[in-house]
Amino acid sequence: MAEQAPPTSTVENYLKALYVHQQAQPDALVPLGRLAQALEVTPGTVTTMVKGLSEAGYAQYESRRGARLTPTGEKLALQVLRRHRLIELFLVDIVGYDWSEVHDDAEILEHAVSDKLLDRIDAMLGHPTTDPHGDPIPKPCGTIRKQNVQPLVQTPAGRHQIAQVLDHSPRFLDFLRERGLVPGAGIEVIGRDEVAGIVTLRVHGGGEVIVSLTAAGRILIATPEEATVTDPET
Amino acid sequence: MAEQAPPTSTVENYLKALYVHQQAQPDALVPLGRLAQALEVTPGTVTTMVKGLSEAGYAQYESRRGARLTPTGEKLALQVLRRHRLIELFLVDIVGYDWSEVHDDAEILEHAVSDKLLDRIDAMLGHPTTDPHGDPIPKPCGTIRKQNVQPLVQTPAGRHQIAQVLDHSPRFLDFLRERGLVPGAGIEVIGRDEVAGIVTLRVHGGGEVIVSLTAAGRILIATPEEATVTDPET
DNA sequence: GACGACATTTTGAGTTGTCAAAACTTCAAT
DNA sequence: ATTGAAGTTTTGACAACTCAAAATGTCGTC
Repeated sequence: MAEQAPPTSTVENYLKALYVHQQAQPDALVPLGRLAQALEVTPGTVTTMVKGLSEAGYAQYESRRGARLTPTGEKLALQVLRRHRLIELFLVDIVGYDWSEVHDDAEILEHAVSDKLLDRIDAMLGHPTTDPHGDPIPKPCGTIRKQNVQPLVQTPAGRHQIAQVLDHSPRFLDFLRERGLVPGAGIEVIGRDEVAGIVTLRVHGGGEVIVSLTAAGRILIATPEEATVTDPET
Repeated sequence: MAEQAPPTSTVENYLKALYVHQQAQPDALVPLGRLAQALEVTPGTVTTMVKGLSEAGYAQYESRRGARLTPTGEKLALQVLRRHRLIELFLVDIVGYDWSEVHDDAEILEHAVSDKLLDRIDAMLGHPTTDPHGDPIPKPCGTIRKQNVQPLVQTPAGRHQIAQVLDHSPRFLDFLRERGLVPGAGIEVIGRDEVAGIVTLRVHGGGEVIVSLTAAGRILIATPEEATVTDPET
């Protein structure tokens, strides 16, 4: 019955990285080498740490195969994600940051903001459900809304609305902002040319924009219904 | 020419504590035992750390006598203090905290807020010169305005203005707030009774308040002129 | 000057997180 | 089966910070 110390910010980062990589391929173990890359530490370090996470009950570790989060670990990861995304939105809406510059600050503040302050921020923002990039903000209880979206690259011609942007690099975000391609913006998909490898679209109240198929894969479009889904086994 | 790593938050805290204790008795060495109390660590730990601060050029350490900040250390301490106080004001003015609850959050955030964010906060607040308790906010260059103040307990009868509050305990601050005794408030000192050990005063637009001489020692009153003083030897 | 009381320093040890480099699987391909 | 490439784990080490408890220094007093 050892008293559980609050997780360190390092642990929170491992959990977050584990969560993100797990999303890409649910119910596959995350190889530790991939984590090492994501966290910018050596593989040996990850092995050591993940064993610790496993002992602490946050992850399930299979030697030489990889790791996945336990329900406890996933809940914690989602709380960190909630912090991160609320802080990003706070920096944009209240402090006046551009959406391309929030990441680094949020990455640090997510480990420093108290629950009390997070609640105030949440209230100031009107209990938002998505961050500046359109990523869903987990609820305090560890529930995350699964958005009904599809990549722009797969979207048929016609009128649509941008829901989310997957590439958070400043350059890409600056490009999008300059053209009004932000979550919530209405657009009309004009056509896709597989040979040229481009998608052409018109922005509501803006001009025509041409992006590569690759770029179009990093822009998500809202599709009809949305539903709230609780995490499995939590 | 070893590349100087940025100071850890632990180092920042030692520097801050050193600065505060140094203020009480300038040009006296701060005994390490006192630091140990303030930082809530054992004396041995402080000895080790202060030796490190000395090696890093932040402090001057005389064995068994105590330590004081070097100009470099003092500048750093003032930057930490600047962070702390700007964050406190931000939490009160922007986020809606009460002045009695800002301390703990600021204590953590002062080590997490980037220079960029601090600049934005400073601008949002209109480059303020004092925090919610009336403490002066150091300038970015490491200059601090020396306020012209005197303890309420020494203030003659008559009309005055509250400048600063030294006791930051929530209970004391709640007491003051309920009675309107906040920095900037106008008051009239009615009298001091040495035998009873009390000071009687009336708050502008408020009622009469009686406080002990002790409490009156923790409330500072603005006196005529103020001057900006740069730190010596910086 | 010797003695205590008290503060400070030393010593030995532990925790967390990290690395470099050697040792070790695993697995596909021969 | 054997081999080699690639990924993973182990080992030994280190830096920062901390503690407990023993050793040491300082100072005022008798």
